[in-house]
Amino acid sequence: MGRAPCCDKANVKKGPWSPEEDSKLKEFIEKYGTGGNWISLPHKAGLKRCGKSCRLRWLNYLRPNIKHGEFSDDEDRIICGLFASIGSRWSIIAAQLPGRTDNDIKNYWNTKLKKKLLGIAPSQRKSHQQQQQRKQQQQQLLFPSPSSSSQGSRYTSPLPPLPVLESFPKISQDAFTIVPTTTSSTLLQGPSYQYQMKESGNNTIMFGSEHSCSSSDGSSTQISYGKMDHNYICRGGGGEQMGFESSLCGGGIEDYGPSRLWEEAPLEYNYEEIKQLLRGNNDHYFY
DNA sequence: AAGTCCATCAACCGCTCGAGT
DNA sequence: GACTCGAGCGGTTGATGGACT
Repeated sequence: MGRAPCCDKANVKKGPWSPEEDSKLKEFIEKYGTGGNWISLPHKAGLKRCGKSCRLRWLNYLRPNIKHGEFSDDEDRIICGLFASIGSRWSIIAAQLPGRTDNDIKNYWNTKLKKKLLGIAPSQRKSHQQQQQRKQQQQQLLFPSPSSSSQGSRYTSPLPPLPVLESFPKISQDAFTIVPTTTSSTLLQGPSYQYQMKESGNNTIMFGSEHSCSSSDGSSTQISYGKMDHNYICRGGGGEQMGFESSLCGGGIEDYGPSRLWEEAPLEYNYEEIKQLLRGNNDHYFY
């Protein structure tokens, strides 16, 4: 049994939004809010649009404080760091970049940042032959085939799988509170964060790039999460309680120091790591 | 000047998840 | 527990404009 469509597609306008539609939607939401129901909103606002379309338009374009334009190096760094750690969880990444939307970041990653990391300059016009070569090159870099890697490719040894990522896709954005932290090195070495993972009940588990993790009740599992030599460590054991595989948590592991990826690493080093990830088997890591 | 190719980004589509019944 | 429905997410598509031939 297929599911019912969310709206009557025959009577719904598609394609680019007109300024009139924009102002209608904006005025309505500013006046009445979304009412927690996007499906009925277009009808109430007098728009011939699907509720999903309205939601997307509002979130990605009309919402106040949306930032458009170039991404800064700091933003690049955050995107790279988070991508390396949690993969293409664009909404989580967007939550760390005020004013940026997940769609924006996703587009930016796919069109520019990924190429930047691979050393392919964006917007360079080349001859047809060069373009073909470039296409092949990009394909090789991203998805090296066994045959090509056996021909002396540098990309023969993808990084080992990151076990914690097995569980990450099941964690929704709402499960996190991500708290920027200030350390003596923050200004010099980029932002640092703690992830607070909400559990049912009052138990809050904190994990993130700061490795002195604690829980709200002082007794629950403490997990230090960071990308350091591709190990994920926790203290005190009990990882099973929060649904992580027990193998992730050896317990009683010493503090390894700040995450190389998010705190110590200069931008170029981050890129190197991401490049490695890109060259490896992406599917294995991120999906 | 016209045609073609390509990069970019807004928008769409299909899926999953969670809440409500 | 099974089902329905809406919200949200991530991958993909398509329109557009600029660069190049």
